[in-house]
Amino acid sequence: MTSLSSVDPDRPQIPRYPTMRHVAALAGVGIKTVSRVMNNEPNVSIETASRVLDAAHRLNYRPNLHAGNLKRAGGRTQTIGLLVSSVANPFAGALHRAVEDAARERDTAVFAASLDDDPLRERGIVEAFIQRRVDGLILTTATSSQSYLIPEQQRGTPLVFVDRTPVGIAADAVVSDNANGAATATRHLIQHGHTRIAYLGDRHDIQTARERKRGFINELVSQGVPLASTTIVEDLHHEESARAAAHRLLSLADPPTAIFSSQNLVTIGVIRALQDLGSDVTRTTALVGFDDFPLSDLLDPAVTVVAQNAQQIGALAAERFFARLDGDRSPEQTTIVSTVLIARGSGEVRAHA
Amino acid sequence: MTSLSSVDPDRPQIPRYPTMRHVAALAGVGIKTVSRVMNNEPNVSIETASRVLDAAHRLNYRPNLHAGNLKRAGGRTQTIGLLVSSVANPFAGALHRAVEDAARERDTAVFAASLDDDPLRERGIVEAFIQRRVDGLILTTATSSQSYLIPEQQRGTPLVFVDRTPVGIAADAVVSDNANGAATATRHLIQHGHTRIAYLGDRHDIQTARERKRGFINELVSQGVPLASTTIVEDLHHEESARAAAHRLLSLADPPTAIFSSQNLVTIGVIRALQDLGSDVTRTTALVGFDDFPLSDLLDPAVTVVAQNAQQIGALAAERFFARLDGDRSPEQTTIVSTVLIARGSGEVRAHA
DNA sequence: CTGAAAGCGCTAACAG
DNA sequence: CTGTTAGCGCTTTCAG
Repeated sequence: MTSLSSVDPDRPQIPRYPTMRHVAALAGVGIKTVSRVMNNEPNVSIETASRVLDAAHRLNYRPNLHAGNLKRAGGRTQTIGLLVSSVANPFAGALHRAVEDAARERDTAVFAASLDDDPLRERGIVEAFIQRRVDGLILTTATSSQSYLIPEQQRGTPLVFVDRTPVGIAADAVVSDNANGAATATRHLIQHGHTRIAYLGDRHDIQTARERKRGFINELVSQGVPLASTTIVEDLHHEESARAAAHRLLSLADPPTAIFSSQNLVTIGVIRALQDLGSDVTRTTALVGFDDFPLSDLLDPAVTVVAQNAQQIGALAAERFFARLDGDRSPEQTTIVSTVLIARGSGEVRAHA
Repeated sequence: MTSLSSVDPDRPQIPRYPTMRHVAALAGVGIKTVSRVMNNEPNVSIETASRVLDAAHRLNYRPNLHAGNLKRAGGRTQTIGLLVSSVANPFAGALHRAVEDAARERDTAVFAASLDDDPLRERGIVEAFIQRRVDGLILTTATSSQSYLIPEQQRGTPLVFVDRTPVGIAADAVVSDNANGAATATRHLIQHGHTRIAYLGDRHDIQTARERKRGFINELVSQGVPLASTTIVEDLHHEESARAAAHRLLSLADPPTAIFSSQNLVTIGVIRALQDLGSDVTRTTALVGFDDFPLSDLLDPAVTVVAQNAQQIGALAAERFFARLDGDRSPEQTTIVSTVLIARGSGEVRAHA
């Protein structure tokens, strides 16, 4: 019947996990021998090894990585911290996946966390990761300066910035070719006869948004399009605000004939506004968005975009990361991943009279 | 005998991070006092505390959470392991985000990893997480039985299954109402006059796919629709295979008038096939998909779906998880999150003669 | 209020 | 081939 467990379940006298000591006792060997077996070190007889393995299996022993790393020379936790805008957004998902795949080859686990463009949150997450002694960080940022990471960098912690280049610290970065991509989109619209082009952009305090706006304006200037004929709307951080802004623009007496939207959600907001206004407007207003999104090719018209390669950004960041971890001491480098314009229809609408 | 002197530049003799010992020395106090200050324990004079804080700051001291947990009674790593199909997929992203938000309130970091429906990968990830002594696991599965987790569960490790219910182990689970959702979708099509309905489903070894198929068939039977008039295609795991299957189906002499697609990618594959075939077919073939996806409302026709609530699944799973961690010993429970049919157009196409 | 000693689970450096 | 002794960075226990 009962009899067995008179132990108070609330206060486990026995530790949650067996230790090497337990395995050693059961196998009738010393603890160091167990250690050798668990780490596939040489100098253990095949027979002893099997006794140890057997004992470990019977106890369901699980080595404690943290304990081992405490003493292990230059011990790595085999853990990396990843900070992205939000793990729920597709760009971050693709990037995360690429990082994970590279990490897996090195038996490295990845902590992922969302910034929500909140500087305080960034600091908190970084702190939490450091206290867990991650081997390094791959990060998007929300702070205006990342100089607070300098001490960490000096300790030899690899730091690779993604999506946005770092400010106040020299470190590796992998980013999209934002200004050029925006310029390409703008040129594309100009080539299709547009001069009254509107720019709808994200929050001005976001580096990539600034870069894209810069690319847009520069291209206008270098193509000789008068800036007076363009409208610039910024600080559109959500679908709804973008939609409203597009509505406003397109209801003007002399509306723009083309729109360049500098971000995913903004593009979608614009598409909604266009659909709201009906095919008259949709078919006469050109649209090129920055950043591709799922199903952009299935819409009507299909959406022309300047696509970023999140997967590649993640893969290159991971590559840089592990190179640093392996001792690469070369100067910090910024890797620029080029964007590519994908013409699908919405961007090829010609300017009307 | 070891001691200092011979400094090898490549191999840092000095440790990467300062320890409490260093802080204690600089502040001129004992190590335990530093410990007290860092953990906000009482019985430290305000003055001593500030000396310690100052020293810690000057050394840029970062407590080592792992070292602390080693001895701390019932030490938590404040880390949770999350296993999803792929961190790149939107369903997983939303779920992940909900888990992260709940975890953040408990100062808990989350490891995320992708299964790719690979049982071996699942085992490997679980092993890696356990060796890092996560406080528990929130997981989707790829294995046919999760009985291998029983020892872990007996140790008191919280286990919460999401998306799929566990097999071979009794544990908490939070899942969508798959069979019911599928039945709802099916009924919706029948109510719009369809009897020749095709089911396009995911791999048969995936539990949720089986459930959805079951719901589909049961509803057909209970509505008195002859099964002979339906077609069932399974093992469609990718967009392309779904598209091809839909092409095949719709080219039959007597094609189905409605399609129920049991998964995201399958739905999209079907939409592509429909678009390939032109508006004649698109406007006469009804489609209801299981699982919502971004922009489903912007397509033409907008796609009617049975939507899952990934955010809620994640939130409830996290709630269950932390309840267990806090000592909840109530019987394992399976929480069923209901799906909701969102009629947008594609599912309301009436059956033609 | 403060600190010395012991030890968490493991690996490093040496013995045997 | 195997085991012993330290001690990683911290918390616990217990003595001042």
